Amino acid sequence: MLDRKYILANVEEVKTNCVNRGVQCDVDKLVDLETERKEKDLQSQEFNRLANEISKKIGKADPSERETLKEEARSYREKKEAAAKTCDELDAAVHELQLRIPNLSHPDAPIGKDDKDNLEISRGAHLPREFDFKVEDHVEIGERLDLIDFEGGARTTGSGFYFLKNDAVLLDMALQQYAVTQLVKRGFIPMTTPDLAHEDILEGIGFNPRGNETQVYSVENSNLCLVGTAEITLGGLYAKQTFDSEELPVKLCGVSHCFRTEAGAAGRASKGLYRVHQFTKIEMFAYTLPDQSDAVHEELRQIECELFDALEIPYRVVDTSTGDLGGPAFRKYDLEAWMPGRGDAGEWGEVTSTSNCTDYQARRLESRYKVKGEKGTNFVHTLNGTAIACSRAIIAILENNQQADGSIAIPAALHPFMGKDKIAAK
RNA sequence: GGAGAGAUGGCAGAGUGGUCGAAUGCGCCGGUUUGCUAAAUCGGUGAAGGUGUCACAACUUUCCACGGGUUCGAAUCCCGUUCUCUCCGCCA
Repeated sequence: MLDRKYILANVEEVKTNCVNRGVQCDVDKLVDLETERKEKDLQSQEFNRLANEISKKIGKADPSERETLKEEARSYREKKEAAAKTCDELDAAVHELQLRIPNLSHPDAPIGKDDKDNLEISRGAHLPREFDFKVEDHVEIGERLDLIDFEGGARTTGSGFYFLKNDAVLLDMALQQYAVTQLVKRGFIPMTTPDLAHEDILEGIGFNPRGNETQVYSVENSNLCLVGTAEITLGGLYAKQTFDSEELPVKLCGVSHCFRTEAGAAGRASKGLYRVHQFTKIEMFAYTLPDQSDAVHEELRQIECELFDALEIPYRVVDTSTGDLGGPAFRKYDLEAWMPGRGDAGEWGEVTSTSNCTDYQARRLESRYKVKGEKGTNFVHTLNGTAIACSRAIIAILENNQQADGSIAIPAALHPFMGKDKIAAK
């Protein structure tokens, strides 16, 4: 959410940004309604002040005058109520419009319509392999080596769910251990997090928990939703809290399950583990001062690169175009891993994503910081980044590391956690 | 799940329906004093919004868990919710 004052003071910039983001917002209407709201707010305050003034007199007043004064105060209160009611209605309307306005965009973010306009900025340390045998995709590998049971998932829970089996379980857990270990080394506080969260937290982070297009599962007869990422809970953790500026940046590493309905995704490339309704993810999250967020964003990107380099997975990094940023991100980098089994001859597939959301989420969630000795508080900046999304990392490892003999080589970084250096052929 | 107690400023802890944004203590910031430190002493010290100012200042509204209600007026009275603590039960 953008600051209303900022919107009013920078109407043209905000409008242009909406166009670049490909989002339809009625900025003019917001400006009109907000202007009107401020007037009503002023009126309401003035009536309230007058009423308070009289009320204060009543206690000391001569009993004979009390009834008159009471009547006077009552009439002011009524006027105040009327103005306040209008003000509240306008406020709700403004808020609705305000929520739809996306964050501003980093000046260096490529301007474009969708993911085709994303700008490749670098490649990982490892190049895609040349295979001298026929490559299998991860679904075929998973079946041949008895690693993944999609049919069982569909039977018990539905299409898009799966059981991991045998060495895939060890691999899944090794990836988690590896990621957490690496992040702890880099000063992140490890946390396991709730897999459900209140709707208002989802909204604060920028998810829409309701509606046909929602990506979110919600629990009946409650205001709880299954989280789509630990970003939600880690971001909600400090809602309505105030940091001391000295303790920032705070860097957290969250382990959670992620649940996504993938509504509207039917028909998109979604074979096997690529687009599933549940997976496990190690997420990085940071709260920073405004002037730290750019640097921390680069740091998160760097960590993602290091993790995937250590996993020996070929990838490229893209700077996400304005049209593909989503609402809360000011700038976003994606790592796309090479997946030899995708498409006809392999394709890049998104495995991580890191966003600098500046104060967009913090404003909704009311996460602030205070500088010692300075008056008042400001909103923090929030950033998030995927360390490892297990399902997609597993795809990349199975497909890139398949061997001519049918086995799967396990990257050296995972040996200590996996307890073996390969998944043997059957 | 049952019974009871509670929720007040950074913390601890008062609070009679009007003089309470809230005593007092601690902490914190600044001054004085003092070889240094400590102690003593004086002053200041919450947040969000609005009007206003070049910027201050000044003024003002709201906030004593949250949401309602009573009242001219609520931290204080009434109702609901949430959370915390203690005891009992159950349980991984």
